[in-house]
Amino acid sequence: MFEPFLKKLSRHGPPSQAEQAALLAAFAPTRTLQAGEEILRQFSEPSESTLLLSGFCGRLVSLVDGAQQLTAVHLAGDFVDLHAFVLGRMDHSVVALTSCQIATVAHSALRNLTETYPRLARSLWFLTMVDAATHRQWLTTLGRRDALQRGAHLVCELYTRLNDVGLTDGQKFSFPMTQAGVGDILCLSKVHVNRVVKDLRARGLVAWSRRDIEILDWPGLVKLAEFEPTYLQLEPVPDPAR
Amino acid sequence: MFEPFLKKLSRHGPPSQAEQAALLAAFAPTRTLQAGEEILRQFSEPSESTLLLSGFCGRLVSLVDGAQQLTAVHLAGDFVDLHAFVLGRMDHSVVALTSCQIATVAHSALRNLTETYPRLARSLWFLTMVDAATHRQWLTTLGRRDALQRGAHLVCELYTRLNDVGLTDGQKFSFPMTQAGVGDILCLSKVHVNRVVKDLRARGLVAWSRRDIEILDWPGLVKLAEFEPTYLQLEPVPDPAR
DNA sequence: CGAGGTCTTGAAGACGATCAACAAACGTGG
DNA sequence: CCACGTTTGTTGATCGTCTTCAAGACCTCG
Repeated sequence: MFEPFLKKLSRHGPPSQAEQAALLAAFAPTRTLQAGEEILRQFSEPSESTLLLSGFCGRLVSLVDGAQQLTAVHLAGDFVDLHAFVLGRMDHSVVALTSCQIATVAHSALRNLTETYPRLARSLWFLTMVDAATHRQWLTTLGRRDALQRGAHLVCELYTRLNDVGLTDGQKFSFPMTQAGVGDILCLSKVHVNRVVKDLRARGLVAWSRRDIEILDWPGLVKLAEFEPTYLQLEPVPDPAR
Repeated sequence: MFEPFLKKLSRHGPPSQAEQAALLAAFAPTRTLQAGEEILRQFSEPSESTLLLSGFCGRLVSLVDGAQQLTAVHLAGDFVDLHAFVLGRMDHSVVALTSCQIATVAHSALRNLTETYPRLARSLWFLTMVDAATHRQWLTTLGRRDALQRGAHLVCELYTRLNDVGLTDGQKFSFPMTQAGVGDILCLSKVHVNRVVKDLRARGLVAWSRRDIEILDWPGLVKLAEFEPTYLQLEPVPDPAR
């Protein structure tokens, strides 16, 4: 259940047995959340952090006038609000985009762990920095890619990240979000998301049904999206086309 | 010279005398850079990190086709590439936007420091998380604000951050960038930047000459930009464990 | 005082939003 | 298993914002 998380954590140098055991022991029993449930509210000051075990959730910044922007999407194995451990007040909310399974750790426990095991602290820091790098990539996506490229980039990123933690099924993966939800991610109207999906299908790049995405032409997608996965800090991902 | 940095660092709980002395001792002598010089190249694997002492620099993500996007602007006291300390390969370049004064620390020294002083590690981690929160704010700005609001938000953010480290002169501050440069930040063409600046002036919100910005109507700017500075984490964070 | 960079303004065009209507899929209860 | 209501997906038409192209004015610094 914690495998995806441990895999990500190991990327920055595998934790020792003691470190791993101490960390896992600190987690509270898992909970299950419905799609749409709020995990953390903007401006709150949480005393625990949340690890996502299954499903998708997102970070939502709300503006004064009620407009909202998703700033990140998280999947199984992601520490959804580790930054809350070092930051004081939350600058955004965290919401479940699909039904989710989560486990939490008290900040007091994290504090003890990180002061006892400096290398563990560094590994956790690393995870938050990958999030930051992903933010930067999204910034360039919003700034420099048109709607079609954004759609292709999302598919590339999701496939790569899911594949990394073993959550793909060949060239397929499950992505149970509505087109309106995708619009929140890509910052497009739901009407335009529909046209983008239609176009990606028409180009023979993906098969994107209600809840599943299948990669049909990985090189084509990568080229269209100008996908360059350095920012994800993964080991080289095997080419799904072979 | 290090005051702005120390002020930011202290926000997460002031470092002890020993911590502060050890940290400052690790910096190499300062260097001066010209506007346009590259501090770090995308995809490199640096062995030191850079602290900005004066001037402005930015983080630049380059796409395969040569398009570029500024993903962050840094000012005096900002640790420009602290994330390179925990991340492997750089996912972006760092360039001087104006002439800059910098100081560097070897990663090996940082590693020793953070393993000796876990609380110092936490303070540095905090700084990188403020950067991440700022990325999120920019994401919502690109996604949900129109050109005029983006301009107003940039002015609000710059004023607030510069004021925090004592680099404002009353309602004025120095911002020696061309309108084309501002366009790179706001993700607007230089033509449209010009129209935004003109509009902000016409509304009596700012006086924005070649190299200086003066705030004329702060409440008006804040309202237009929907500026909500929680993400900058300028309130001191209570640290119960100290 | 000349030259190159920067700022300013106009006009045309592209991209995506919004509005509106309808079709298809889902799920819930009878 | 079907009926019906709700959510989600699909398509067309119009509109607004920002881009691009083009040209001229203004600095600033050699």
